[in-house]
Amino acid sequence: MLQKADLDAIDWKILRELQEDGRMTNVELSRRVGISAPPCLRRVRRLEETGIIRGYRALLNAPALGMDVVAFCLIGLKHQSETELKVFADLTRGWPIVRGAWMVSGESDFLLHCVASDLATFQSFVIEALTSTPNVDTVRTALTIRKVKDEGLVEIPA
Amino acid sequence: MLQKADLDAIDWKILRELQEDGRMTNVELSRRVGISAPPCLRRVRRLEETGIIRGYRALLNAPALGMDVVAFCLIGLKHQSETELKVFADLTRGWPIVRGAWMVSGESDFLLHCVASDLATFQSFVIEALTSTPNVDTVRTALTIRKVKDEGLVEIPA
DNA sequence: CTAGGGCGCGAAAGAATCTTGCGCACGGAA
DNA sequence: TTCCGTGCGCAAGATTCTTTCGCGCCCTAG
Repeated sequence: MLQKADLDAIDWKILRELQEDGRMTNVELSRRVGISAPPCLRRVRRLEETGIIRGYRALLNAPALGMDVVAFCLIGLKHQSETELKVFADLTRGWPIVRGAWMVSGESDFLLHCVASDLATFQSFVIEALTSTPNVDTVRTALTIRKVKDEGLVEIPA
Repeated sequence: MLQKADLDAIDWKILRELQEDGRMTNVELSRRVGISAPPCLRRVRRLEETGIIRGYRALLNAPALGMDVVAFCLIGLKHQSETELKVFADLTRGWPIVRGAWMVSGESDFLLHCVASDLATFQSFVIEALTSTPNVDTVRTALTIRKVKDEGLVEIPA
């Protein structure tokens, strides 16, 4: 697998540009990173094939689409055996309100990033889905008031 | 501003496809949503101009880029005046380790999504940046063990 | 009922981009 | 020095993008 060490300065520039604007044309990208289009496209393909670029996504405006509630849920389970963890992980994948989920260490076992159209829908989810799951012990929710920062996952050194 | 109600079934299909693959060519997109390319491109442009599509982003593989630590921090402040909240929000924007940040209600005031190259770097950040900030009262961290689910922000009805 | 306007689609053509093949330069190893 | 691998840039054909234009549909006012 391609590793960090195999990337040169141009690769990092490519990653930075595509993380900021994933739809940039290859011509524009090549101009910005200082090489011609063909080798630039070859580098992008290599980054995609080796999995360093996992994919591309349009970022949607949740409120404009009628999704007024964004919240995080911290879930504590009663039993944390590998089997039980996997069961809950699979459950999260089946809940459309859950847009992102991580297994975490600390006071909780899972952290869920949730989006819902309104508070009633979110509360129903918490009560009917989360709380009702047998192995769920604690549910702490944090409703987001405003998004403060939202950048790509990886900091690209200048 | 364009609202949810102004979107028809084809617009929703476009949003779903671009949320899954933001680099899809317009020809392929138009084929998938069942219209020809020109009106499809007009719809995409309209969704971009009205802010329903906020942008596009390449999704990077953090571990492959040497970012082995992904964590969330729940921050409680001593004082929550609008001024103090804004001060802390601005601070988060200046910390490269913080990739996403939300102001939240509940037991904490902010939730930070952090990515660092190693545990030592992350711990230094917590101690030297977070804990050292005068108005910071409590810092609870949750190190992620594995990512369970990572989809687009908005569920697109089928 | 009918005429007119607005809206969105599809076809076509020119412009831009993508993609491939090829030759060349540079750098390390025998 | 010579050979070889790597990566660049150039150029050409294929694909895609983008604009323009005309058509049909629906809604509404007369």
